[in-house]
Amino acid sequence: MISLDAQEISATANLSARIYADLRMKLIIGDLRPNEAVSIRTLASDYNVSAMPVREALRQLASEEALVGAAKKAYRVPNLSPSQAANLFFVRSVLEGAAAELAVLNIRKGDFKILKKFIVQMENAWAKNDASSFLRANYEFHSFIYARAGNAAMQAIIDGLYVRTGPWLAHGIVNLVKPDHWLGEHTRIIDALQNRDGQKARELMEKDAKWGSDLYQRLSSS
Amino acid sequence: MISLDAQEISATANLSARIYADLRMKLIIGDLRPNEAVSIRTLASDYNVSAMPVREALRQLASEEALVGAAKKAYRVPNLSPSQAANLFFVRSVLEGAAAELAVLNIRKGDFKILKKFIVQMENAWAKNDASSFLRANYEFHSFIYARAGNAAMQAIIDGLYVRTGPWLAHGIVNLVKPDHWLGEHTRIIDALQNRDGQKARELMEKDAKWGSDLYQRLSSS
DNA sequence: TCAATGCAACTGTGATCACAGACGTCTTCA
DNA sequence: TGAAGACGTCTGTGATCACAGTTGCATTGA
Repeated sequence: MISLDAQEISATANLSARIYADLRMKLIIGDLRPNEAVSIRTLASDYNVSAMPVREALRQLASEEALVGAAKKAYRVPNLSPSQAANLFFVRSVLEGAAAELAVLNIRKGDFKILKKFIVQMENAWAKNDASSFLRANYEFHSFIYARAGNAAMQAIIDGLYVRTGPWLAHGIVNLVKPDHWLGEHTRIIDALQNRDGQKARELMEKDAKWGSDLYQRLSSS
Repeated sequence: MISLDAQEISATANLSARIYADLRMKLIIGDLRPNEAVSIRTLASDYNVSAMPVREALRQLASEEALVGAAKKAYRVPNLSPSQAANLFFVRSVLEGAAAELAVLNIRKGDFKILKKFIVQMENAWAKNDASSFLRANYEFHSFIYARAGNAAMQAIIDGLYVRTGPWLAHGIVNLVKPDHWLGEHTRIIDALQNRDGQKARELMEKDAKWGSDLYQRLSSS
């Protein structure tokens, strides 16, 4: 049985919303893998609720293409084609680039310590081959920055992209030898933010968002 | 009773999906107005189905913030605050700008006649004060272009933005004297696409996406 | 031994019911 | 005449059941 009263899940009165949020995070950090089946009744049993809230959560995820569902067949985590993955990373680079440029205007002095903490977490997770923790720290690093853009709509949209690329990234990381440049542009992004250099922050963020695409290149050529 | 077997709605086996698509278009063209209540049982009766498919459609729309729902209260069309509207139009300008730049690479010779047809439709609708038709033609013009970017993920995300700005635009248009520049940058965008000038297409599209923001300026200052 | 067939256990989907909280109106009392 | 309280109606939400189509395994036949 999966408990839903974790602190991180907002205490909405709604069962559906909590299951939805929980599954979303599982997708972001790669706890659900491409092509994995998720069934309404199984999840309902895991969460110890009826099928009702689960089916609504799954339908929502399917509508934002975080899951795929065919008629009378189990929902599945999508198996992204090369072009689909490239498309997602392209949108991410466009939006995260714009967000980083805006974030320069709102970033606060104490934020940099937090951002550096996420980098340390990524480093530790990478050393332990812990893909989930690595992806979570990576997400939190990026998420923290584009939250500082002060545009809630943009923030939600980028979140949706992480949900969709998460399983695919996790698959790539575990099936791959360590890339030498796992840090991406993260440290340089912090520098640009500290220097309030919006143009530079944008460029670096656009480049970093393509890190996932690089991963794919190595995957498909190996 | 509202019929769902219109040609435009894809013949998915799913009732929920068809109701979802129908409501989405109603939002895009402003058939549902800000703050309007939409109730599960009322819609179920209108569509002549049970509450089940409707509640799933409404929940989906709420999850993408095309509707808002409080506990035990009817779902409502959101009444956007000035900053929320500005945020949406900003994201639209970023994404549609990038899409227009890509569209230059894929646009076909016969496309321009279609695009000009949409402009004529906008002109006619404007002359008849038909806000729904105006918004539909405007949506189809833009939609046609960003579909040509060849990025399905980006296309779906921009679609979602039109769903959210639709009711607000309709409200602005009907409560406003005609702006003199209703055409926006549409004709110039066609020129840029024809000249395969990606940079220009991007600039014009970014500017045009802010047309809605202009509308708001006039609204709030009147 | 292998392939074809059938059955059993799964899948999502729609309908229906029970429930609790919100809202508005109408009545009643001061 | 006014305000306060109660009741009926409407809201979304969760649970449960029936149904039909899919899948995969086991059995049976050649």
